[in-house]
Amino acid sequence: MTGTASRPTLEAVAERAGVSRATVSRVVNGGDGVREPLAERVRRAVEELGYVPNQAARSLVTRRHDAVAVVIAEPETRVFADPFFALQLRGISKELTAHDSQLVLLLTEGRDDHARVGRYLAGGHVDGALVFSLHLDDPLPGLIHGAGVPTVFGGRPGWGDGPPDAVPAVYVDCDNRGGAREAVRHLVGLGRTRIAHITGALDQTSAVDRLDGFRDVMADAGPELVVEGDFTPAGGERAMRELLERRPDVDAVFAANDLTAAGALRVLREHGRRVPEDVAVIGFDDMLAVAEQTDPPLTTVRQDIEGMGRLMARLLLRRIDGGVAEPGPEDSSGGVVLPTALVRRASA
Amino acid sequence: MTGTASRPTLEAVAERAGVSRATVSRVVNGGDGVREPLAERVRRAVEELGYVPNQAARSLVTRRHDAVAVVIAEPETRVFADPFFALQLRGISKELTAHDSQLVLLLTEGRDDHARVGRYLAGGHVDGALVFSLHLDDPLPGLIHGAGVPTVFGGRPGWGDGPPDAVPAVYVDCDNRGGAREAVRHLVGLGRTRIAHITGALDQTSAVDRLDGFRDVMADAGPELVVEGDFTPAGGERAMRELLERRPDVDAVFAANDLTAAGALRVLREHGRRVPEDVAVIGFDDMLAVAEQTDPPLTTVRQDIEGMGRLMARLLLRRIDGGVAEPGPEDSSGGVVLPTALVRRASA
DNA sequence: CTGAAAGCGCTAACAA
DNA sequence: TTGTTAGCGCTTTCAG
Repeated sequence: MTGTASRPTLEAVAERAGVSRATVSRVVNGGDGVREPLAERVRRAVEELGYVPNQAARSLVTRRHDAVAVVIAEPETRVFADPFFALQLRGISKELTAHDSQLVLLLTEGRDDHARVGRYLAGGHVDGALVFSLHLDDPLPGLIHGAGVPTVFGGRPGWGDGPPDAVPAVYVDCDNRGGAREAVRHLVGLGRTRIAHITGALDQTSAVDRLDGFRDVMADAGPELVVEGDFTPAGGERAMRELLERRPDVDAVFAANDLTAAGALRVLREHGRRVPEDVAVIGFDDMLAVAEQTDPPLTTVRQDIEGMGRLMARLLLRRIDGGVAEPGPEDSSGGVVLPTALVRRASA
Repeated sequence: MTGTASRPTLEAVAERAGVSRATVSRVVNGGDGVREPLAERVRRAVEELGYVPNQAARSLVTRRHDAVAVVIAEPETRVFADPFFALQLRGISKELTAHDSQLVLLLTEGRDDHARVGRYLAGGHVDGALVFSLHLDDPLPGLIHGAGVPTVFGGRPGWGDGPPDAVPAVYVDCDNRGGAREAVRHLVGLGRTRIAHITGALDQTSAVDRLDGFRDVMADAGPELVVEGDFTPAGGERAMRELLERRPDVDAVFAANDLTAAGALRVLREHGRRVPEDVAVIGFDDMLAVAEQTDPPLTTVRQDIEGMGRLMARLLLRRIDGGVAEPGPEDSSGGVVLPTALVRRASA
């Protein structure tokens, strides 16, 4: 079977099986009301001809696509240094596969791409969208809403607690604030008193929430103990350097994620500070590829990233299957927040 | 514009502009033979109605999908610990976007998934496929070939130098063997004499080629200097431990990739060996997130991963546009092999 | 240069 | 239970 030879159609199968197209269609789609001997004949014809339904024709009439868009709106190169997205993707992929749905990946690299994504979503190519890594000023939510496509967000969207109008946004997030609190409390329990925080990119809610968690516990921490980072190792290095300058007596650092912590660790070593003896360090994410590889291995806040991906996909599929109007039991509240857990290793 | 309200059709636009559907179609698709005043009227109608063509209907008649499948066949969790795929994906995404093509991601986790992928590809959902990380015993090439879809492979496929029959497979790879040679020669130039190699997963051609490169230079190396790894940090650790046991006098290690090298580095430190004084270490890939973060930073062989992704996409699009039968200038040879470059950091 | 009309392959009423 | 018959929205000859 070489080349571009046109695939067999329903019609061909029907002819071969000696039945009508409708009957073949029924068998192909679950074969409910077809008597066994006939159904069997159809199945054999399908087999012999190597028939595969033409999705375009099917979509045209059903208005279903069995495809979901995954939009990753990360203008920085961060997406690709950070295993975070890969893990979510895996969770999503598993869930979609189980549901016979395809994953259309939309990577955006900047402003211009947003329009393209909006157009794609509006074009009715997919049944729904999973959207990640929104930034506060992102025009995407508006575009998506305008496209009228069922959507689930990864991470709490940044427009306060609801989208522009009354429809509650569905999202999945981890308990950033609670996790941060637990991390900082652990540091306090270690007897540390000059605890600093290197934030993530503050145009993302996850970074803001983690900072809030830090402040919940360290309400009286001086402003010089909070340095802005950007979720990258380089940002972590920069911030750590500044921190050591501002407060040479710092004895603990809570970093907004593991990558940031890894950068901080390097600067601390460079400055001859021992970890955890002189400075205790805690990260966030429990990205194994990072947290287990640092020296010393990183104490960090674990979140179930792959699980979040799965859950997002599940919520979306439920919305799609049930129709946009009917929220399921899990998403009635708008957002689902998953718990975190402190993982102790050597760094704190 | 809320809800699932049905999108405007060509017909609606035609009516609004006071022309026929055919004319609207012409304008929407480049507007070749339409006189300006009319074309303008159509464009305005499109704008006002927010018309977006229905891809399913279009595909049904054109048999084009403007979509490409990216198949990543990595049963292990490796895909997700390794930024490698993310980088390729970015390159691919950029190129496809520029060509107005969509990226459908097919992740496979095992045998069962292969059938699903084969079915999908055969189903005529996409115009072509980009396939990665094939293993030697992989049934995928056969399925893909049977599906009759234009395909470009990432990495030299493992079936010798050609696919089952005469059609030469198109692939993009880096010069694994040459890069390995350069790395090992560098070690030799450093005066090292007991140079070991930790291989990658030997069911992949990249690992085999790198091993061959090692042997090209170290033809007389004892078999105990070659230990099998699997491209993961854990594999690197295991291999390094075994190596130290077999040959405590080892003074250099060429690891099959950066992740492996990172694992080896950790074991060396654990054993009190100084790098590079006691043991020089070189990796492969120049994955910045890894190579720059190790202690000491890793000397490694760079390959332009994102560039490979772009090139793969470009070759595929050319095949699609030109028809399967007409190989372009770049792919006439079957495979394209990109050069590598040694990047010196502190570890060797 | 523009319009009319014929499908692309499939599903879903509706009849039989 | 099975077959007949309309389209889904679009492109593309073919006339005009």
